[in-house]
Amino acid sequence: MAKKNYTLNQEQVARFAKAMGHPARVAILQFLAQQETCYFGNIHEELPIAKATVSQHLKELKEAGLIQGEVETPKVKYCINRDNWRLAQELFVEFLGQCECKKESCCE
Amino acid sequence: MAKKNYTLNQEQVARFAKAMGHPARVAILQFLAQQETCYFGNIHEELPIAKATVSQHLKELKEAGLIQGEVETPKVKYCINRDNWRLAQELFVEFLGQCECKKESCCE
DNA sequence: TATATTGTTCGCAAATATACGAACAATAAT
DNA sequence: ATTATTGTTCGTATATTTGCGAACAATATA
Repeated sequence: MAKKNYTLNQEQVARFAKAMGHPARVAILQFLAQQETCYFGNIHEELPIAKATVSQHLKELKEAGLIQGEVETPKVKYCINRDNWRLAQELFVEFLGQCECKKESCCE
Repeated sequence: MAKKNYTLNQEQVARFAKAMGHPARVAILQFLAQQETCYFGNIHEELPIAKATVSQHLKELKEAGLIQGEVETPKVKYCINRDNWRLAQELFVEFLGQCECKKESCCE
């Protein structure tokens, strides 16, 4: 009956994945990843949703550690959090790369 | 005012990410990726949640296209959906690889 | 001091997600 | 026919997510 808990690794993959689990947040990340300057207004312009909602999505991405923001009064500048982005990259490459299915043995 | 919609690519990344956005589902995928035989019972054994909940998570993964199942009465055999797994791999590598942050220019 | 600009936060509504036990379905074994 | 095995589905409760407008905060400008 001793069911396994989730590993820290699994939790972290899930946390990142969850943050990327909405098209608006994917769009935000994609936009930020290709910009050097990245004010809230620029992000808002790109998206078909209200600014309050954009702000919320940004907050979630920040809490997941994928982006960071700094105030440049009166604007707010956002950008990718490089360290965690790199971490996400590593985790996902490892996670998605571990499938044995390359050999044709599975489910056929 | 013409706000951009999300691209199909962004929608697909979000769909996969959302499916991977829960530790139980990450654990399931990880388990399946390393197995050749993969019955519901084996999966259930690995997880600290009720079978009804496991079944639900499997359904979501199936709907996202990441896994597939076939009945082997009285058991049910699950496995990674290879084509979509590969697609996810490609999408995430592309998505996570597009960050300009390699150059130190961003947010410093 | 009033006004404009830029975002965040609050309060709310509606939709989804998560989890469970109980009931059920399909087959196999007694 | 009853019982056991293996999973799915149903009904339900609770929590989280998503989205918006309105109100607010901080600063700059007239």
